[in-house]
Amino acid sequence: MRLFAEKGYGSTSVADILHEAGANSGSLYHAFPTKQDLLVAVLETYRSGIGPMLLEPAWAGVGDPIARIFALLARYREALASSDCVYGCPIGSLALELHEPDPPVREVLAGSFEAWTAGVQGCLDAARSRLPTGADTRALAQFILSVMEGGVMQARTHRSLEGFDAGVRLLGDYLQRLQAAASLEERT
Amino acid sequence: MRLFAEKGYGSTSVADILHEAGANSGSLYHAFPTKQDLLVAVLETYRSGIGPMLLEPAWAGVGDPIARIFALLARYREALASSDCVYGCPIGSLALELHEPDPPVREVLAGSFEAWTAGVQGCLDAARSRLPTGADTRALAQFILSVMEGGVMQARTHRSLEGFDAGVRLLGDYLQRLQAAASLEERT
DNA sequence: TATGCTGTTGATTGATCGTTCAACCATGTC
DNA sequence: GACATGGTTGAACGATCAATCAACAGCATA
Repeated sequence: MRLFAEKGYGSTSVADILHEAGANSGSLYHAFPTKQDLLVAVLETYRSGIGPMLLEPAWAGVGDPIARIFALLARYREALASSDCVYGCPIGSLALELHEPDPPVREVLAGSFEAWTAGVQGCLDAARSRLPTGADTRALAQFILSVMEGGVMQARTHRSLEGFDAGVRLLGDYLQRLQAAASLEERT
Repeated sequence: MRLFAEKGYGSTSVADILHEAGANSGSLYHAFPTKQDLLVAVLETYRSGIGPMLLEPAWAGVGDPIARIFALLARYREALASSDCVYGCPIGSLALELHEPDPPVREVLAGSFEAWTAGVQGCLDAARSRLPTGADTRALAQFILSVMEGGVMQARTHRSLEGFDAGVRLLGDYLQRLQAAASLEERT
């Protein structure tokens, strides 16, 4: 997982993995018939960990559903900041690296995004009363994922948090305006 | 350029390039001492083409500066739609594929993003009177880049335009609300 | 002690990778 | 015709790649 996240799939050789794991090639190929099978296993671990390993820790002690969204984004910022803007979202990196991924690979990547947006949509649904009527929380969650992934991409490319922070700030402004519009609605 | 955009840098072999170009290795290496030098040349072509090859064609016949932003986004949608959600933004793909890019590579990538956001910021500055006072047009342009790149990433992964369209739609809603707030301001 | 089963070892394989280079060709100059 | 120059040819190279496999080890059950 670490090597794929740090160097990407194509640039990580099986020899790298063996060395890092202190294993022999036979052992690896006993468990994973193919390098790609290992990738799928890694991606499945990400997918099934999005709830318990990412969202829940980020939301510990944060009750407000909209604050939870920004607590999650703060996690990504922390990952970027503590790695000189190199380590962002491994799923996004792999999603763009694999151009013609075999169906199983693409499906797990899509499932990871699905789990992420579902979690964020859960927050938005919990705050539905504070949003304008008819607000599309699914679309909003996808929007937030875009802002995060795009921000990570810019941060990594510029080696600077400016673009990431700008995205989070304007997203905050947008959600604020949505909530203001909703409270105006309520008054009528 | 086409091969790097379609298959990525790492997955494009020099043999692929030679075959596609109908050239011999010696000729290629006469012009480009290294595969990476070829990548840099490709990226420089992208960077210097962002104005004349991307923005200006997208903006032909579109006068309104904010309409220009959505005309640009519509270009990316068209690229996705006409390629089954495979071909999106080659610069973004390469930016995330290259994890530890040599300085020259990263600089050209960063320069491309810079040129893109500068163009979009130009639109926003042209529409500054319709935006709230103190609106950070640079941050807004970076925000729009994030929405585009994140939307492309989701579209490619899900093989569906849903996430991309959601991003553009909500971005439109946000800009609308900013303009509404600005026109309220003006009245005071 | 013998027999199977699960997993390990690590040298080895053939393919493919980016890159090289001596020979060669086309063209212009004197 | 001699020579220099800029560019091309394509077989070959060493490195590295993912993957293989016959031999072996640990450990349960018979």
